[in-house]
Amino acid sequence: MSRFTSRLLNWYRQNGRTLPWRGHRDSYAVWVSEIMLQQTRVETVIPYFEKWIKRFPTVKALAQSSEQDVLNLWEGLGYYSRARNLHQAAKIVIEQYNGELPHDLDALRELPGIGRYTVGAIASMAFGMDEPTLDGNIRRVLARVFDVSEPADSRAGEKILWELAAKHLPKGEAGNYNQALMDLGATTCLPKNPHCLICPVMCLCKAHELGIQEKRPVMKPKKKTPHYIHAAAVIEKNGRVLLAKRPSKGLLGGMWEFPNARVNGDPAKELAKTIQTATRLKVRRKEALEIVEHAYSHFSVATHPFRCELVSMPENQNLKWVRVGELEDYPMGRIDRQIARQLN
DNA sequence: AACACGTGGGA
DNA sequence: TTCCCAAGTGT
Repeated sequence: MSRFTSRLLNWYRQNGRTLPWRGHRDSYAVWVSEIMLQQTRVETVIPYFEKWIKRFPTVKALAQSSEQDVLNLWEGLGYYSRARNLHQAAKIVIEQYNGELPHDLDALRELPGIGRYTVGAIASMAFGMDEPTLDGNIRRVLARVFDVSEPADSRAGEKILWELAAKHLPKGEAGNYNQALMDLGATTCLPKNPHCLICPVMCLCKAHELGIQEKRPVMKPKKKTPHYIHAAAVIEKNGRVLLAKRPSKGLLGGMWEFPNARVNGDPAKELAKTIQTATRLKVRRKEALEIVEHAYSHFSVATHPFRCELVSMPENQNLKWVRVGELEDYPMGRIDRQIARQLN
């Protein structure tokens, strides 16, 4: 075992985090946690994980649930294709693998939502296999300790990093090794202001020696997400409001929302016309609500809800009248949920 | 290879 | 306010 690995594992025994999915015998729990943790903070995931395991305790329970129920539990977590993929994969595991996640790496990789990282995580943590993995934390730790100057998100950089991860992997302890790397990255080897003075591998770290910690890993410049303003209509009739279901693919796939459309100029001026065009409803503006603007930091939308009077009924199958008190049953993105809550 | 895909928190 | 990030995957 390399000095690097030895120090890392020793640190992990004392400093590893206690998390709800660790120590679970069940590979399903590991699987669920890994999917939820993709691009998502641990603190955000914990309550969702607890709820999820209570509501869907087994692969079978998940497979037999409706997509509506699944998306409802995922609401607020973001990246909703993860929920749809997890649901779909559960059905495959029931039908093709007798309800047990396959130990075969290729079979695992073919399940929707399970990529190279998740295969390594599940194989090592749930099955005790000697498999490396590479996530944002591990990438950062390795790029610093071994001074990888190649862009970490390039083909060449990834190859180098996967090889480093594999090279230092201790036989029989891959699960602890992978989790140790992730914990070190999450608690000590931080993207900004890393805590080098308390790092167990400081004395081995090339980036620290050169004083270039924050210059590793090298990343390709990323494009920023555009910001659009949408107008949303709260259309009431007989104590119900009109909801629209988004297409199952793409942004907020499968989620419900208030009929809305993008606006360009002055929202107040374009509202009725825009909504009318978007929903093919004949609507008449009746009473303006307080204008609310929600700005996302990544994908961005702003909404301007208003009440309006329905003139004619559309035949769109994705539209549904829902009692205000039952809006909670319909999975929505955060903006629409915020509007829904304002309706009381 | 480059992009789309959510959200909440911190600087 | 604006920007960047945080346990990736699918196309």
